[in-house]
Amino acid sequence: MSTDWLTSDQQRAWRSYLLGTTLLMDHLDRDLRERHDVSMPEYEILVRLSEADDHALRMAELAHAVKNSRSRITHTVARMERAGLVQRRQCPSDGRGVIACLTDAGYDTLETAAPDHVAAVRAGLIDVVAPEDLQALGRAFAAVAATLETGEPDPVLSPRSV
Amino acid sequence: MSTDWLTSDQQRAWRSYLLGTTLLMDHLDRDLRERHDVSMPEYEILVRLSEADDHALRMAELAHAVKNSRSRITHTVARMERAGLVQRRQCPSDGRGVIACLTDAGYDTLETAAPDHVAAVRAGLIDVVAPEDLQALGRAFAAVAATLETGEPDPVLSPRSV
DNA sequence: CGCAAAAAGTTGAAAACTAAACTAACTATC
DNA sequence: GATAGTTAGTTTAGTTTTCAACTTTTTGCG
Repeated sequence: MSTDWLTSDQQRAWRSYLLGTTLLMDHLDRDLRERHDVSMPEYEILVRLSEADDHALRMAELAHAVKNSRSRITHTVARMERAGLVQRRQCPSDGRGVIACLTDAGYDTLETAAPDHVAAVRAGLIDVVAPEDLQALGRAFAAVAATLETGEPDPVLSPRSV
Repeated sequence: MSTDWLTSDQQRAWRSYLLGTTLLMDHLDRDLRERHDVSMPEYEILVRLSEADDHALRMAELAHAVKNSRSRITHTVARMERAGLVQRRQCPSDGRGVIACLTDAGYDTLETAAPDHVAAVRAGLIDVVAPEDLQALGRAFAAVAATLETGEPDPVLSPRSV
């Protein structure tokens, strides 16, 4: 079967996305590290924990929320624990379970970093894009996520919105 | 100055993007590795080299093209050279220079992988997004890239055809 | 020319990430 | 209530990425 290549419009869009995403993520990560000594993935963990009840989540929930493997969450949380940002506790209802919980220092870090981070997201994305294009972008990636989430089998069967 | 938080629409768009991008890139990388034993970054290097005159580029040009650090390009190209995908040559006009050049095996790998990769890009992005949203997405990231692109204005907005 | 500064690449060690094997605890079934 | 099968999380080893230091060559300039 012969390949269905991208049209030049599609290719232009795809390449702009590849480039723009790389630059944007790179920039945001660097910015967080320089100013607040946290990486993007760490920042996302702080956010998820801060949004959770009691500022605490089971490791697996956390992993799922930020789309990391269990192994990776173990490593990252261990690092963050060493840095004093989170704390690990035994889960009372499940002997295997471990609960990651934001420390005060972790919460402070998030509170300090968040305004700068939001400003960077604005400066790098929100403010340079037309509002309707940003909405389109949101729709587009919601569709992407809907397609790719839920394990994997061929798409089209999972038309849920995120 | 008090923080200018995102509106809920903006936040929704931003989060969809974070999630969708993570899933998409992960998926594409995994797909390339499983089927063709190349990572996304390696694949991009193959693409850039294949588009260059004589299938060859100076290390720094390559680094710039794929937005990698010099160090990273050195390591990655070394790995790819070990795998037989590229070859390194001394640059005749500049004694410090090194030229990375696609081997036949590297070209073959690209030719074999490209249709699968394009199919994956279609299935994961192009085909699940409304055409006008894809155009918007392209515009959006072109703007992002233009904002963040450092150094010289580079012909980023007029990509060559694959 | 001669020499300081800059540029191109590489190196090596440390950090982060991945994958697979592993331990411990829970659940279902008979 | 034993035990096979899952699930949660960690560990270890191997790979990739980053960072800073380094070598070599080129460039700019007095």
